[in-house]
Amino acid sequence: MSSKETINKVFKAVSDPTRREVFHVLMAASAAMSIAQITEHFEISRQGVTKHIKLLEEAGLVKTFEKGRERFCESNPTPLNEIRNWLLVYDKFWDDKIKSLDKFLTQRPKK
Amino acid sequence: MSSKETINKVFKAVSDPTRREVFHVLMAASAAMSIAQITEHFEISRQGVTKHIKLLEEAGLVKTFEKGRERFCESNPTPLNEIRNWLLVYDKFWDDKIKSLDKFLTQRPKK
DNA sequence: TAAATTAGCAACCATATAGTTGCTAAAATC
DNA sequence: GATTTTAGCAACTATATGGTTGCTAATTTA
Repeated sequence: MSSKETINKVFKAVSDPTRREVFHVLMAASAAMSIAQITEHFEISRQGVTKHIKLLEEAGLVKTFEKGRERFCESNPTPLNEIRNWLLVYDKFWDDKIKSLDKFLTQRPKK
Repeated sequence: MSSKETINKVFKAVSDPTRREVFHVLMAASAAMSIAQITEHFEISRQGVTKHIKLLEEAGLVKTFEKGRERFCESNPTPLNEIRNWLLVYDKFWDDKIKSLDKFLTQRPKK
C-alpha cells in the first residue's frame, strides 16, 4: 500500500495550490459535496475541478460515491501520513546531528 | 517571509522524486557538495542536477556558495516547516471532529 | 602557457499540466 | 414526454517541467 508510487501521488496531488484548496474545502465541509457544489467555491470551470478531484482521488485524499446523477466527494486525510513520515526522516537527521554535536562536546577533554 | 509564494515553492520543490532524492543526498552528506559530486549519485546529466538545485534553492531547501570554480550545496531543512504547518491545520480538523463526536457522546442523555 | 576540470548559459525536445469548450448521457423536475 | 440539471468524455490550447546537448568562461593543474 505505502509504495513509492503512493508517496509520489500524494506529493503530486498536494503540489498544486488550487488542489490544496479543493482538499481544504472538502476537509472543512461538514458533509460530502457534489462536483457542482465544489465548483461554486472556485473561479475555474467544472471540468477543471473534476480534473483536480481525479488527481486527489488517485492519491487517496478524496473518496467519491455516486448518488443519482450526482457524484459526491469526501476528503480523507489519511494519506497525508505519507508526507508526515517523509518529514520524520529529516527530524531524525536533525536529532542525529544534535546528538553527535552533544557527544562531541561532552567527550571533549575538560580544559 | 512565510508567504503564500514560499509554501508554493516548497511544495513544488518537494513534489518531484528526483528532487527529493537530491535533497536527501544533501541532508545525508556530512559536508557541502559540489554540483559534480551530487551528479555522481544520479543517472541524469549535470545540467539536470543544476536545474533541480535551482528549484530547491528557490524554496530555501538548499543553500549554495562558490569556492573557486566550484559551487557547493548544503541542505537546509527549515522550510520543511511550511509543510509541517500546513499539515497541522488538518490535525486540528481531525481533533475538532473527535471532540465534537466526544461532546455528542457525553452529552447524550444516559439511557 | 597549455590542458583539464567545473560549471553556467542558451536552445531545444518531449511530455505533463492546468485549464478551456463542445458535445453527450443520464437523472430529476415540470 | 419535454426540459433542466449534473456530470462524464474528448479534443484542444498554452505553458511548465524534466531532461538533453553544445558552447563558453573561469579556475586548477601539469
